[in-house]
This record gives sequence, C-alpha cells and structure tokens, in this order.
Amino acid sequence: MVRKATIYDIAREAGVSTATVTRVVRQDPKVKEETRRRVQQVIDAHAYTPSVSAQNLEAGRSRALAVVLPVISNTYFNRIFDAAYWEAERNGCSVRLFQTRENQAISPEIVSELIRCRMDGVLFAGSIWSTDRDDLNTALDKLGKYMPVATICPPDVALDCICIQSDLVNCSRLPVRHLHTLGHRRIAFIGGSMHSKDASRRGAGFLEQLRQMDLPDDPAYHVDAGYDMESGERAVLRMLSGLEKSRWPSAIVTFNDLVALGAIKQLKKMGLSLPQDMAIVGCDNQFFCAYTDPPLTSVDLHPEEMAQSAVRELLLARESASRSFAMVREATLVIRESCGAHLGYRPL
Amino acid sequence: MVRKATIYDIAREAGVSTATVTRVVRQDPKVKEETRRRVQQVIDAHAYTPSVSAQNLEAGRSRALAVVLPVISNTYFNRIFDAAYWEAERNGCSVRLFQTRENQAISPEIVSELIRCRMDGVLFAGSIWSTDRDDLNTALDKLGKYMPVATICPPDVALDCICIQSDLVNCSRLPVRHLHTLGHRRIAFIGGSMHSKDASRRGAGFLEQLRQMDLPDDPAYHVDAGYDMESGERAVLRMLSGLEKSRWPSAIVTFNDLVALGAIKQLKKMGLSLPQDMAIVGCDNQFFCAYTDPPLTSVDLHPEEMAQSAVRELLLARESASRSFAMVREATLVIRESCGAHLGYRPL
DNA sequence: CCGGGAAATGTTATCGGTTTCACAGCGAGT
DNA sequence: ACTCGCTGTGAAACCGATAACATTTCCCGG
Repeated sequence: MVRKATIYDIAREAGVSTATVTRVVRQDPKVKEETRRRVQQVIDAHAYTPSVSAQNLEAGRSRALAVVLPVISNTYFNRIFDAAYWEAERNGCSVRLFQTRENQAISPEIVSELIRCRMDGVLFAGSIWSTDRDDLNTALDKLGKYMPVATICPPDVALDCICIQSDLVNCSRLPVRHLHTLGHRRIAFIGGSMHSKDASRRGAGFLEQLRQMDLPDDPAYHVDAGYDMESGERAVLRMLSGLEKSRWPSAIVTFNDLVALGAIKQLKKMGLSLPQDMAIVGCDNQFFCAYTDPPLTSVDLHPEEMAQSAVRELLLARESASRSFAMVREATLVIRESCGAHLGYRPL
Repeated sequence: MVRKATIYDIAREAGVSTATVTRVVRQDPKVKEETRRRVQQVIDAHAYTPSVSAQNLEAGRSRALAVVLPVISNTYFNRIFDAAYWEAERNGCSVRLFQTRENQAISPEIVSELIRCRMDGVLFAGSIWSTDRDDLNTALDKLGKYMPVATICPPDVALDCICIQSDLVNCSRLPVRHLHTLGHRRIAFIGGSMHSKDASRRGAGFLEQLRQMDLPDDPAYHVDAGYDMESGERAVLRMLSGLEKSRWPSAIVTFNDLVALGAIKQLKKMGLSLPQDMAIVGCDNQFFCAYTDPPLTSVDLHPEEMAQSAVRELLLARESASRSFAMVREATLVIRESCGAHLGYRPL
C-alpha cells in the first residue's frame, strides 16, 4: 500500500504554501495564472485529492446522510434507500445505511454512532415505531440536538421532526372502495403483526373503512400475520379453514405484496381460481406485481417520492433553523387484474 | 444544533490531560482506578464519544469498506450488499455503497472518491466488465496501490486482485443437464445483452454445454435481451414468432429470474401451459421463485456467500501483504416445478 | 522616486483526536 | 542516602486539511 500524497507534498514540490494549494484545488480566482498552472501540474502528477477525513474534521460535518431502516433486501426499503441515495448524490452528499434488522427498534448504539460520525442528517424509515414511545422520543430529541431528523411514518405519529407521512388513510380506503365498487361485500384483511404500530394502524383503518361503507366487519375476516410470503400462505389457510365455505370472504386485502404472493399461492393450492373465486389486493406496488398470475392490484405509497422529499428537507434543514413539520404523499391504487376489474366482474 | 463535547472539554472538566481521557476511553489498564472513575463520570455526564473524522484522520483509514454495484434495487445485488454489510459489521467495519447505474462502468470519479475517502477496501460486483478492459486494469491497479480490491466476477477474468468467481460453468451446465435428464432436446437461451461480457460468457457456456450433450444449437434458439421482465416478454415473443410451431424449443433457459418472470407471462399469454408446453429455468433463486406459477426452477450462485468471502478476504488483506487470488463458490440448481420435474414429465 | 492599494502568497491556529516521550513520585535494594 | 525501576500522568507533535490574518509583490498615479 502506497502513502497517498498530502497537501504538504504538493506544496513542497510546487514550491508554494499549502494555502495556495488549497486555493488552486478550490478554484479560488485570486491565484496567478502561472502559479495555478504549476501547482495544477504537480496535483495532476500525483493525482492528488484532499483527504475526506481531514476536510470533515475541519468542517465539523461529513456531507453524509444516514438512512436507518429494518432490512435493505426488502423491496419497499431498498426503493426508499435508492431514492434517497440519488437525491443526496444530486446534492453532493453521500448516504450511509444502517440496518436495524427485524427487531426494528432504534437502539442507543445507532444513536450514538450517528452522532459520532457527525452525520448531516438522518432519515428513519420502517417501523421504528415498535420502539417504546418514550425511548423513541428520547432518542429523537437527543439526535435532534445534533442533526436534522426526518421520518417516513404513519400520519398520526406527530413526532418533533420532519415527518413524511405515508398515506395510511388511502392505503386502507382505496382497496375497500375499489372492491366495493366491483360488488364485493365480504372483505377480509391479512395484516402484519399486530404488535407493530404500523400494522395495527393499517388494520384499524381497514375496519373503519368497512364500517363507513356499511360492510360487515366480522372478526374472522381479520387475521394477524407477518410480512412475508410464508405468513400470507399460513394466514389464508388459517382464515379459510376456520370458516364454512358459505361464509368465506370474496376478497382479501393484504398487508403487502409479499403477503399477497403467499395468499395467491395458498388460494390456488386450495383450488380457487383468481380473481373469480377470490379477489386480492396487495400493497407497495412492487416490481413483480405486473407479473404475478393474475397481475396484482396494489396500493402504491410512493416510497421513492417520500424518500426524496425527506432528503430534500433534511438538506434544507441543515442551513436554516430546525424545522419540524409534516407532509403526506397521497397513495394511489394501481389496478391490475387480481380483483377482476378488467372483467367487469361482480361477485354474488 | 448543539456543539458536541470534545476530548478537551472532558479533559478540562475532569482535571486531566487529553492523553488520560484517551486512555480511559480505550481502556488502557495503566490508569489509576481513582482517575479512571473520575474521568468516566465526566464522559458519561456528557455522553462523550470520540469523533470519527478525527480518529480517521489520525489513523489514516476509515474502518469502512466500499461496495460498488450497478443498482441496489436489484435483488441479486442487494443480497450481495446485505451480506457484505453484516460481515463487515461483525468486524467493526461499516460499508459504503456506490451505485454505477446501468452504465455499469467503473468511472475514474468513483476511483478517486474511493481513494479520497481512504476506504479500507473495495468490493466490485456486477458487470463492471463492460468497462474497457484496459481502463479496468488501470483503475484496479491504481486502486490496488491504496487499498485491497476484491471482485465478484466471472471465472476467467483473472484480475490482479481478490477474485471471488461466480460459478458460470455450472450456471450453464446445471440447467441444460437437468432439462436433458427430463428429456428435453430443443433448449433455448434468452440471455442478457450480448454487449455485456458477463452475459456473452453465459451464452457461450450455454452453447458449449449443448454441444457437449449433442443437442442442437440452432441460432434461432438464442435471443439477445436485457435483464428485466419486459425484456423477457419481448424476447419470447420475438423468438417464437420467428419460428414455426414445430420447431419451437421445449425449454427455455433465461439469464435471470426477472427475465424468466417476463417469459412466463408471455408464454401464458400465448396460451401455453407451463411446464407441459414449455419448461423454464431462471437464475439467481430470488425470493419470489417459490411463488411464481409454476414455481420457478432456478440456479443459485450464492451471492451472499460470495460477498461474505470477499469481505473476509478484504479485511484479512488489510493486515497482511497484498493478496491476489481466486476462489469459486459452486452454483446449485434449485429444482421446483417450472421444468416439470415433479411430474416426471418427458416431452416428445 | 515614492506612497498607496490591490493582488498574490505565506503564516499560523484550528478541527479532535492518538501517540511518543519525558518526567514526577515512590518503594525497594544496596 | 542513593540509585534503579516502575507506575501514572502530562506536554507536545502529528494526522491533513482550511481560513483568518499577515505579509510581500507589483503596478500606478502623483
């Protein structure tokens, strides 16, 4: 390994002071053209570039944002990360990822690591809400003292930071309304784990929506489950096997597209044909939705746009005084074939 | 925003020198118990933690690895990243992501950024091979002077760095052999873009495999395509519509699972039933493979294990002299139902 | 030929740590 | 009483940059 040339090496070799080297690097106009050329030559010869650590130390910041989320391998989250990455990039910032894993809680270790690294801002996404509410506030308050904080969160959390709220209202309303329009009356919900604030809020929103439309909210139509495909399979099995066929729902709204994938598999295994015997709605509008069989109607929360807004606000907040506010990106329903809309289908 | 306590603040308040504070932080045993306690108290009171930039500057390194790949939102790559992340984490390192986007080339900007940041090592994954070969060698040579370099690359690239080779031999051989065993004789290949070294190598391996097994290698059975689902759809359409039905292949090997997803959709749209009328093999064994209809038989290159090895070797290379070597993680075929293996199916 | 002001460059403190080396204090051995 | 060696601590240099301030150089008008 070779030692990288420092500003001192360049200065010495070019016969100038380090100040002048800095000026050349930063394109300060008040360097004589001749000097500039001489210094630039040495710089080029050594492929010199200033050390980031030194710059960060001097500047007291890192030109880096942190994105904290449960798992990068989940499509929803990697879309968030990807969008944040490019938006930051456009603004000359890098993005550092922190994964909290399934436990989804925001640990004191992460908080102090964020501070240690002098992050220019931090974006929390995913159910960090399962952190005890007091702990969460403590953590956010502490962080807020050192850097702008943003979250992609449910609408009613009201944290003292930049809140980009996911549109959980429409996330519940749109599928139910769509199914209702198509004639469905018995609509079931397969939610994420009820221990998660996010999921229980989704479940609650769903029930509320049913009542608003005078649809039955049979508890048997509401099954707790995880976030993945296996959970979807199991949940469907559990729900339907506990019910006489005559009481089966005609449609299932799922927590996300992965759960929907599992549900579809299980339903087919049980010999149902989709969407005739059962309609399905997913959530997240993942890349594979157009390629399931039948193509999956799904709610898009527009994670990319939320992440983009979050990053933009974080970068703004760096300059101005601390800003704490909330905004919502409205969810949309992407209609494909899993509810039979293309057939003009009407269930009994 | 609050100023974070520095080592000087702590030293002053505890009435000791900064050296002693460092000793306490680093648990140096030669601090008197009483002093240690006093300093520790002040540290706790301020929740003091040393600044990462300062440490990095002093140490001349960053305790961070770089992972360079085309796009994080592709499942194959986020599995690599995820595995690298945790392996690095286990060793007290962080991981910084660089995305090259579709252009997939390794740019001089990234090279100099990596050096600027004093990365402790870098892992390249994905088809950076589309970089001009000379440029690539120049870049790797240059980087190699400053940090250990690893790549996840095709087997015959022979770069002067840590090469974790993906098992492209079996990646071609396994599907063909499997299909052959099931009785298939007319086997087609839908590859990635032939401009990519990676893809053309896969295509070549496939042809070779056909010849070895005395199977026809009709050029009409070999279609150039992209890496995504749309490409898969288009490729199938193009291939089959150019061929009389009697000459249709009975099986298609695809470049990856996304292409397979597209192919499946198109085949169904054409009224074929799978796997009876057409067998399909994917590659990457992505999370959704068990949930396609029919469940997709796919080659697993074990990206996680490759990434893990790469990171392990990078960290080792930091200490010892520069190591340049190659290793292969053997690919495996995950058999599901898209080739009809479960039916004991034999095509004509 | 000189003074003044702008232009060009240099000096130096600073960012927040780590580390080397020096040194004070103290008990033990002779 | 004196030296030796050990323990605990501090002073100061250094890592690689930046920026405020100081100084030199240069050119021009008087």
